[in-house]
Amino acid sequence: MSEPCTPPILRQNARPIPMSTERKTLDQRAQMSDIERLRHSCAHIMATAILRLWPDAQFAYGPPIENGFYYDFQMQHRITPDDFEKIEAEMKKISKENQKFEWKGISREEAKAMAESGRLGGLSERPGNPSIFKLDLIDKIPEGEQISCFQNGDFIDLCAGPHVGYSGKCKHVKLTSVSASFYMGDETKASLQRVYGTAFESKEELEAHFVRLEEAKKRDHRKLGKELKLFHIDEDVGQGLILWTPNGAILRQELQNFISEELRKQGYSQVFTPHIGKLALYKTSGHFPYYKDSQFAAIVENDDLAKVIHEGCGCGEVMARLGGISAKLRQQLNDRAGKEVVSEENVLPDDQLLDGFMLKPMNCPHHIKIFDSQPRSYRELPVRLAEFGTVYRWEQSGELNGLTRVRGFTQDDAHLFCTEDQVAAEVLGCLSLVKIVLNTLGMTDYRVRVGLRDPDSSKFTGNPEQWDKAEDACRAAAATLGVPFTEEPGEAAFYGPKIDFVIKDVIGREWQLGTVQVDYVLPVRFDLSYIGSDNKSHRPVMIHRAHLGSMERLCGVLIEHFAGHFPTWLAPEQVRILTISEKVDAFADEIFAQLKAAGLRVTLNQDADKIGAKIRNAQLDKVPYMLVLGEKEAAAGGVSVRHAKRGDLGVRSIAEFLAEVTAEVRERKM
RNA sequence: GCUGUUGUAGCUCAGUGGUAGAGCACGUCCUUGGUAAGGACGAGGUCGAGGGUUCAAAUCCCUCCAACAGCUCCA
Repeated sequence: MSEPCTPPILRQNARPIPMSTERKTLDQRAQMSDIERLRHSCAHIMATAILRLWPDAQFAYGPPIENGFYYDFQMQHRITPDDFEKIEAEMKKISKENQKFEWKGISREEAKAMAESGRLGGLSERPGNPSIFKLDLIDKIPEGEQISCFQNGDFIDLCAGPHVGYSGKCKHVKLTSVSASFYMGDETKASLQRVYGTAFESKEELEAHFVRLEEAKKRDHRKLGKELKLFHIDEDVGQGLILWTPNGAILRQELQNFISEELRKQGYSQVFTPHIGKLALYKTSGHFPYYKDSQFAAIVENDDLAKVIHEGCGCGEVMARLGGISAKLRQQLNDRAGKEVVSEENVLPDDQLLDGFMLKPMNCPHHIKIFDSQPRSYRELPVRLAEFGTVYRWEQSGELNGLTRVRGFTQDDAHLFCTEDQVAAEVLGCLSLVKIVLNTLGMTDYRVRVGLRDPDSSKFTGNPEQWDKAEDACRAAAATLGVPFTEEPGEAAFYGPKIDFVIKDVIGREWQLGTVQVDYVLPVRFDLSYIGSDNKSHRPVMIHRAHLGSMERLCGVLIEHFAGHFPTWLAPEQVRILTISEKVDAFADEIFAQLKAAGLRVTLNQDADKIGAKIRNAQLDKVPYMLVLGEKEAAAGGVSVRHAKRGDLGVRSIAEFLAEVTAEVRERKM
């Protein structure tokens, strides 16, 4: 969702390169750290244990990963977590046996023979059960490279290593989960079972790892979202559709106000556009029908629907007629793009085409139409159109996750239309804005990824000079940020280079939030122009940018970042007044009115609970300020201040407290 | 979408074929207190939905829905 609206064409070319081509060299493998070596050996020990229990298992890949290891395999029995205990017990035995890990260099012929007999990746020869994955892996080893295997006990595996010396080292291991995976990560290949485990050098480290996981769970935004009543997802409304409850709405609104203020300072114009648009619009932009699978189904116009029903068309037919485009549009698009971007198969005769509406999957076509709604002069540029624009995308159900991966979300989106000479300055402006926002939110653990084109590839459109200029601009802009950045050739969108902000959250997961993308293609597809100082028509350049991805994802990441303890300016409830007894009710009412008048989000707890219970509840609700009011305070006309994280701050005058807190909110202090 | 796990009160969960449970939250009452839980009583459930097995199903079986973990994906 953080890619605001990369237009389509050539999706197949944009697919990630399959894992298999990123083969590590033997030298690279030898550089494994000690802990990776240990975990790699654990994977072999786990395979050994699984073979002892289920001798038919066929193993594929078993690498160390961050925090642990896994092994992929295929066999009759389906592993469930109930089997872990059994496997772990067997692994413990193998560790006690203190098997030596022995390296053996073998010839290609030997390797193949061992795989054919089922010996490779097995405890013994397994007639009639050749090691199919190992055979495939052997074929993938380049000619001339040393083929090697490792043996521990009876288990011989095709493996470049390295390993620990003896299995006795692998004592502190725990299996963590089981899942399905695909051979070589390829959806079309065999489905395998994958068992994950983790291992450490000492028992203490292993335990600490699980404590860390527990801590992370406590900050999970889905858990906190429920506890603090920030949002709700309802089965009857639909998966991945967020209902913002009052507390969450405050959080979101405060963020939005903050971003709006910054946008105004930077010369953006805010716009509003509807949630749907005609199919024809997305056909021009090229998003439909090429991204049909990740969009909500089109909404057919009533008249058209009546007509096709009259003709007796089935749903499939209706969808096909919606998905087609006219020969004329195809011609136009191909001409504008200067190459074949729309194939003939989607062309239908005009009288068979249906029109309809789409829930917008991105905001750019709408913004483009605003730009194009009047003639533009170079004097107006850059035109910066910003919108908190809600878009809808059909994410696969297994990919949905709380607020961070949803089907309807609001981007802090903007599109800049500028001259080619202005690109560098505008990119820089976008980045500095992101930086201001992230710094204010105290999110400093982030890195920047500059996606450049792969010069050898033909998948990128546009001329090389434009590209060089845009890439230089992006690179230079990233360098001024003072945060680590990487250049990733081949990672550009096909229509222009991009800069992504990747935030690391408390659990160490990385989230792509902001993105800035230079685009030379959509201006062509929509035939945009402006009048230059030479009184001739010129093509503007577009910059797509979303600082924070989406309000949903941002809030999700922020909830975990703050563990629910928001800074006062973001806190749904900023102050809670706690009375000690009914005797001070009138005084409390008065203080409450004063704070409210000052614009603070304040509540009053006059329940019959004891003060200890009231404090406890306020702490659990993570309210930053508690004002304890009793007869002492009423007599002195002051308030006892308690801060959720700093504890009892003593008595102050109401004026003093008000001045402090309102300043804290105004300045958006952390 | 794929594999696995889970679904019982608003929340967290117990309940292995025989009359639906606990704690918290909620309501009423008593208590009027000094920095993380005062007490009593009460209300609250078609056990995710639908089908099946059984004299009998929250419990066993099937299908669907949803959540979670991982995989794949993310314009």
